[in-house]
Amino acid sequence: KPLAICVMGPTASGKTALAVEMVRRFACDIVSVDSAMIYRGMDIGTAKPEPEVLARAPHRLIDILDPAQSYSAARFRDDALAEMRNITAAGRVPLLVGGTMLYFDVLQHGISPLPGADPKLRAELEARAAREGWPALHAELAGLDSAAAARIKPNDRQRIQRALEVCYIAGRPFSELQAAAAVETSEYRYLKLVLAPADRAVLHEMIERRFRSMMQQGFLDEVRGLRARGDLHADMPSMRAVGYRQLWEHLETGGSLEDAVRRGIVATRQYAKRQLTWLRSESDVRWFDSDASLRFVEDACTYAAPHLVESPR
RNA sequence: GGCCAGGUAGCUCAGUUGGUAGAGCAGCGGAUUGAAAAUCCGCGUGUCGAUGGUUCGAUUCCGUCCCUGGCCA
Repeated sequence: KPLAICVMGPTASGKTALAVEMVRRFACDIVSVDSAMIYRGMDIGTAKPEPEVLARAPHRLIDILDPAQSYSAARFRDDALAEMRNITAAGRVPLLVGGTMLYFDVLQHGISPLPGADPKLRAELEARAAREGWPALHAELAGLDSAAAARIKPNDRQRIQRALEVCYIAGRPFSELQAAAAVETSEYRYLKLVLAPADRAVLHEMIERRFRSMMQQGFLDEVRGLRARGDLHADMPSMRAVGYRQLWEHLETGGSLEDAVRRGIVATRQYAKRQLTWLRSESDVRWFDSDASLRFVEDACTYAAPHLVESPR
């Protein structure tokens, strides 16, 4: 099996810095594993690398979608594997870098073949939920798929909606279809590195510093521009992203900017915490204590070096 | 200096007709299969500003003091 390297970590932990250095030193190519950087025009708030950096260290799977569109874990798996095969065929190693842990998960462990999203059906379910409440739809799910209903909480609208959607389209229980193809061996073997500050307070500090720096770089103007298009809405996946959501709301309601920034920072911390929950359950990983000093970059390169070929020059 | 209103969880506050207290937010832990930067679940001991007094018992009532804000000098 060919090798792929994963650089995982919570937001603001220094993944890009390491990836750029690895690309400089080794024969590897970056595939972004990030559900927000896929969007064109969402640059500052997603901490997308600068154009000069991208020129030196190209990232695949960024800027592939318009913010009006939505993506999925299943599409990511297909897209990422296609890119990885190309990289491998060129005699190089795919370097998967990002913080979207569900994407890493489906890449490594596969995903069941299920019907895709159906916007019309989702809208109908949404409308019913507004009238009857999600617990009522959860009760309906219990009649169609008791196993799924037992696992999904009565207030978890997103999962209730998805489970009902699959049941209706497939005419079979969601949980049954999910279980069907649960096991799938990956065609790659993965060397996994996790970057994260050992001290949570350090992470929080890095998050706040970066968010404030985004504001200085014109994050608000970026959101203002997105909003001015007129075809984007606050409930689209792109505009629900951390930071974008809070700044959009500030522009919408005219509330205090400092308050919106504060809530954006809070949302980022909470997001990082959820990423860490995923990471703790990840097996066969090597953790690197990261902080602003970037000392971990050398350690991580040394760790990965035996598996890679040095780049010429 | 005088008067008034406050001082209760990291923050904003509720409450105890006297039996040592609870919400929201934050934080922490967890779940996670076509929206995942999403969505959801769980976790609340803190000298109730300090100190005396009354009381079987005070965070609660009374006195004094300290701090904060407002008004008046």
